[in-house]
Amino acid sequence: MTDHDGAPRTRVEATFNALRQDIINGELEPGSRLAVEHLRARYGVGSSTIREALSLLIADALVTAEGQRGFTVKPMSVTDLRDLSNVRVLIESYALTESIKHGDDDWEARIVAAFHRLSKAQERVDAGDEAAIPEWEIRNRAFHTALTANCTSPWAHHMLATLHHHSERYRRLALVDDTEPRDVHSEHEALMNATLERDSETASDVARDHILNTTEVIAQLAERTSAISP
Amino acid sequence: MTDHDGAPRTRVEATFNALRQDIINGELEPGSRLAVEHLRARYGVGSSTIREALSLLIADALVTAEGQRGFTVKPMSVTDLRDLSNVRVLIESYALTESIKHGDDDWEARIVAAFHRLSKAQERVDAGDEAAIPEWEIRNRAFHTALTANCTSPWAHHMLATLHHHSERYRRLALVDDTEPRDVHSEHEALMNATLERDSETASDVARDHILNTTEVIAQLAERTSAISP
DNA sequence: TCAAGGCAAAATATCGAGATTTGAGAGCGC
DNA sequence: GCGCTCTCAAATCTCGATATTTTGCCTTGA
Repeated sequence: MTDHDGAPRTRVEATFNALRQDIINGELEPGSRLAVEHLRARYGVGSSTIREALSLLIADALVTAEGQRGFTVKPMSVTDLRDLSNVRVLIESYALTESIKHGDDDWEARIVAAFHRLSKAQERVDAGDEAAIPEWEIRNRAFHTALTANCTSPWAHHMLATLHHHSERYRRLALVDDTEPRDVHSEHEALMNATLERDSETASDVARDHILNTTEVIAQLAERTSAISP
Repeated sequence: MTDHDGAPRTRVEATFNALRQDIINGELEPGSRLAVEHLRARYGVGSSTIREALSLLIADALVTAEGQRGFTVKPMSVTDLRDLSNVRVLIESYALTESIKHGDDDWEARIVAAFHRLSKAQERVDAGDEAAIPEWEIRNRAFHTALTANCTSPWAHHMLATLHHHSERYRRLALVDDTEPRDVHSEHEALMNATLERDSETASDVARDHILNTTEVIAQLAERTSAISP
């Protein structure tokens, strides 16, 4: 994977992080051209540095490049969202099953802890505290990561990380207008319980429904508001 | 994916292709450092161009980078091979099932054609013609691609492409010493027949066995000869 | 003998200037 | 009016020089 979390050590990494954030947050519009000269001014670095950061973003499939025609933000579409989610279900089920197989007490403890943190954030969000949403996002991600953490497959983790970035980009659409109230908290709880009971089949089923439910909420919202192309 | 087949339009693409080939063929040793200054001389381009090509190779996970410490050829190991193959089985089964679901007559025709071409190359290889091996590699790849071609998931194709590159890198180890004669031709034939009969369950099973058999042959060869680390 | 510190060589990372290509619009002929 | 070519500004791509960081080695002192 290309995770440059923690303090970035180089300008390329810092620019990479900034660009990724701006793409996921939609500040750089899906499908739009990424003119090097423009970005150079925006992020205050040289053109080679920009080009290198953009090349790294191709690894995450957030940017596409075509020879002599520059870089582009990867477009979004409902079709892409559904495809993305299907593949994510496939790999996440595998990772979850493997994780349960290799799980130990520490792993269980971290899941319980992550769920607790997520629940606290959930309470605040449910109470109408919009400022708590970014924190909820972080803890939601941490919870799902904790579940699959004991999967010993680097390849599965690598691909899940990429898919998660893209899911996050789509999920941002739904944050604005959350008209369809689902009991996300119960879904998470069911997922945790099945996992702790080492029932990988039930856990996979719950995870699948959880992912696909979220997908449909976003897909229908997108279709209703024409936020993105079909 | 980042496929720059067809005539490369820029020096970055040409260098990218050359580097990828050299890594897959093992000319750039797994785990070795990729010093920009050295590569600059080897491929006859500027340092920024080299850096950009290397950054693109990170997308394929053939190269890793660490801030201020340059680039490295991704190491090989038996553990990695097994992991890679397991994930490949997972996604390839999915792609195959989807492909069968959406298959049509043209798709079937292309599979039969690809199988025929592969069989011809197989005959030559079996007859001891070592010069035919590269062509066999190409046709083997084409055959497998034809099987999953009608899967409508760009994400599955994207990930399979990456995994195939890595599989190819490992397969090169087995080409030298093919002491364990398997009837690969029959396996391919069974795979084709199940696919044409639209029996996705059997097809997936055959594909799984085919991939894992190949994996074990290579893994055991590698362990025997200590070609790569465990 | 070994550890710590510091110097020098090598390598990485960064930049902006220049070469090359693209694409849009004016001008021209049909 | 329509299509073609030519021109030129804008953008991409490429390069090598420069700044910064790492790393190996040597000195120094306990």
